[in-house]
Amino acid sequence: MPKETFFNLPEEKRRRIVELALEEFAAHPYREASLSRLVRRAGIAKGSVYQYFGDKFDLYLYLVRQLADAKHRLVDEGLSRLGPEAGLFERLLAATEASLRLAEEEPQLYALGQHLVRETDRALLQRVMAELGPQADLVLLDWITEAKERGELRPSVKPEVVQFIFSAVSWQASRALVEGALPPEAVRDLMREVFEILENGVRPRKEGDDRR
Amino acid sequence: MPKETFFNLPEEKRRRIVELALEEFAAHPYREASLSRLVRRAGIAKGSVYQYFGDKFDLYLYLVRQLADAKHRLVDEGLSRLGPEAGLFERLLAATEASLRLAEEEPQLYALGQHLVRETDRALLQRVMAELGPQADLVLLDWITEAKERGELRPSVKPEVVQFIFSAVSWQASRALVEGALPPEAVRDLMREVFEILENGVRPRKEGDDRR
Amino acid sequence: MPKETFFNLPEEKRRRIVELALEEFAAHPYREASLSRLVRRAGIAKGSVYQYFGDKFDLYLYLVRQLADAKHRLVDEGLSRLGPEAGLFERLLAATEASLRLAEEEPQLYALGQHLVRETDRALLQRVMAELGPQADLVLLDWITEAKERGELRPSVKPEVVQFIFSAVSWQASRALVEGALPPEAVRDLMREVFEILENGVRPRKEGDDRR
Amino acid sequence: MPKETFFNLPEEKRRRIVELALEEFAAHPYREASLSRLVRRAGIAKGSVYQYFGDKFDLYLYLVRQLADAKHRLVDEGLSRLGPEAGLFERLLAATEASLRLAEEEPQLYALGQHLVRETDRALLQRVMAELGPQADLVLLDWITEAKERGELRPSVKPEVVQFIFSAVSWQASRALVEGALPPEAVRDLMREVFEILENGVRPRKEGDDRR
DNA sequence: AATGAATGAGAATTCATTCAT
DNA sequence: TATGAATGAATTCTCATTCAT
Repeated sequence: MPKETFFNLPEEKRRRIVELALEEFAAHPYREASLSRLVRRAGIAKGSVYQYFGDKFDLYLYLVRQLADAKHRLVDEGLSRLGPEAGLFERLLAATEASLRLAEEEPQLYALGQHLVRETDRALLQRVMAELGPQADLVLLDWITEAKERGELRPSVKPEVVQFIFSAVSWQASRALVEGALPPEAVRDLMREVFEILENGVRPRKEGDDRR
Repeated sequence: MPKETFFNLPEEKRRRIVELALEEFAAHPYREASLSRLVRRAGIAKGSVYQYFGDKFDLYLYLVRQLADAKHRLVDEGLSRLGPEAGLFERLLAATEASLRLAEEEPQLYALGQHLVRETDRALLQRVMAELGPQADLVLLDWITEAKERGELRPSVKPEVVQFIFSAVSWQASRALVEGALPPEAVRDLMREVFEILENGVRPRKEGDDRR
Repeated sequence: MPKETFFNLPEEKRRRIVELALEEFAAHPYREASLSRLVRRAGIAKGSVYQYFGDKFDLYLYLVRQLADAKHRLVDEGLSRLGPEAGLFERLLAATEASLRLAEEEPQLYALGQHLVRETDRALLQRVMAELGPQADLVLLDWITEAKERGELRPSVKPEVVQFIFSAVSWQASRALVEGALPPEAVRDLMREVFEILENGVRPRKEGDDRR
Repeated sequence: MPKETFFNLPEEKRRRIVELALEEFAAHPYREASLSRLVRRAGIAKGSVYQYFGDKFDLYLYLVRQLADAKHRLVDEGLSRLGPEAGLFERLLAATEASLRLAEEEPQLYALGQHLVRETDRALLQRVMAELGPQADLVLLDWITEAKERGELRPSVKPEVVQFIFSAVSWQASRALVEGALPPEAVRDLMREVFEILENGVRPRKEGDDRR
């Protein structure tokens, strides 16, 4: 958590520091992100970083929190437009849309998230998770379970499997997006087609259910 | 490529070096893998590494090649059991199985692969690709296209979309595997269920095709 | 260019660092000059050098600039004592005198210059030249050409040849000086005699010009 | 001095080693010349160098001796064509010609000589000189003194000064040659013009001698 | 509250030389 | 006599963090 000094900073200065820190952690994975480079570009003293934040990790965590907040806000926004009786795939599309908007509106935060998600330093990840609390994946599982109860899914389909597929394709889509392999519009179309296949794949059969 | 010196090494010693190097690159991404640490653990002189390999990258590449070979071997093995007329999902299952066996049989190589696949250093990736030749993703697309021609897929389903989904779930499965989130057996089951959903999702409809 | 940090250093400390760095680069050619040795002798941390200068070359360049400045200052001083109508050899003597005074007043800088002038690393030389701007050799050629136009030289004497001789003897004199083969006073006398021979050698003949 | 083993080597192999060693020391100053690189290119074992020569310096010295021999041979050849009554500048031209031929016929040896002459490592130079015996500069001084006695030079001209000028221009010419700044033919022409100026500069005056 | 100089461990890499086989 | 693996000190450079001012 940032120290008090950080919040006492003039708005302007604080914003510039956050912005440049974000650039740094968006451009490099944690280990390679360099505070030296950051302070050089920000034109602030080395020591100042330690006046504002406990250490490198503390600063990083602050940015990760910004990401979590932004994501949360966009998802909430997207879902609030849906009625409470919206179908599962409507919801998934809305969630996907929220991600895409995050990528478009906050590309730096989004890029930081991509690095985080690729992070291999177990200790680091644990520390991040410990601070960030449980992820919102449970919501997703709830949706699926409810959809199954409403009869949108075949009885034989396990919610965890659907969740797994959704996570996987979302992840991969994010990746394509942040690497510039696909523009947002193409990702939108792609995901629509993916969901159509999934929808077909999980929908109850006409007569009876599964054979196997 | 390793230098001759390396291959002239006593079997025993060579194996230990490879093993420890593998541990190093399995435990850390390229940038963070440390030759200093490696030699310390291996109890050899700093200079020796450079007797065996041109540089850090050369050593890395050697290990990546081992990975590529192992993977190739397992995939071939798996596919050779299938008749040439095997269906798409039989093939995908076989490919998945090959990955799982790799993870089981060569966990270190597998972990190294996970780091490679998460690598963000473009220059490094390019150098690896330049040395390794084209990846086998095209085969996958061929399988799907042929399956479509054989009528296993609805006409409205785009092969690229199917490939995207398959890649995504494979990737995610690998990840779960290497992070120890799921044991191989669980991944096997999971993927089987995933494929069942997908198969259902892409299979031609009874009467006519899509509504939309 | 040195970093700000360097100029913020206490005068005393800065002077000691420059002095020791100069000793290092005066005693060894660029490649063999060792920052490690420097910091050891200066009793400062390895990292400090990089707080002050961008890298080894940056430090080197700083010293080379000192040399260029000192030389420039002495040459200007020497020439300013001459009237604008001074003869060629008066000018050459003044330039020589400037070099001698440099060697006497700043022997370390002078020695560094000797290393620079012996440098065989083309890339290094190019970088130095790129940073230092064009050398003043052209001035010399101008002097000679003008002297020829004023009739101080025979028409058949090519300015480039005179320049060549002057450069050669200057170079050799520098060398003798820095190697301690001759004391400055002996070099002064030597050059005076050299110039007398040259003056005789290029002066117009009484009747007509050359025989050949 | 090379060890016996070296001379026991098959002619062919010995020649290749010398050739490649020469390339190495012609391309780099002593410190930067690398035995590692040499043996790599020569395809011989690291240890072999130490079977043939005491150490790096011993090998170097062997090559320097080759240079001294070649030079000596060419100078002798050139001078033997001159009658014993040849004038000073005929002799100097012949000596120059010998250098030029060395540069043309043994460019590698010549390049090695250029590095030697630029060498700044005092200890190294001393060791070389200690092994090589006194240089042949004395001969040059003898020529000049004799020429003066024959009346080719003004009484007021000191032989050492003439020697100094000759050494200087020769040195500079060598440099231009080895750096490729001038082709041999241009150097030949240049030196001829230089000598004409010098000859004029030292020749006795018509009436009496010097004024000053 | 801000500064920025100091630190020293750590990184990759090269090298001449030794010595057991 | 030849080999070539082993050595370890040396090199330049980067980094997060500390602390006196």
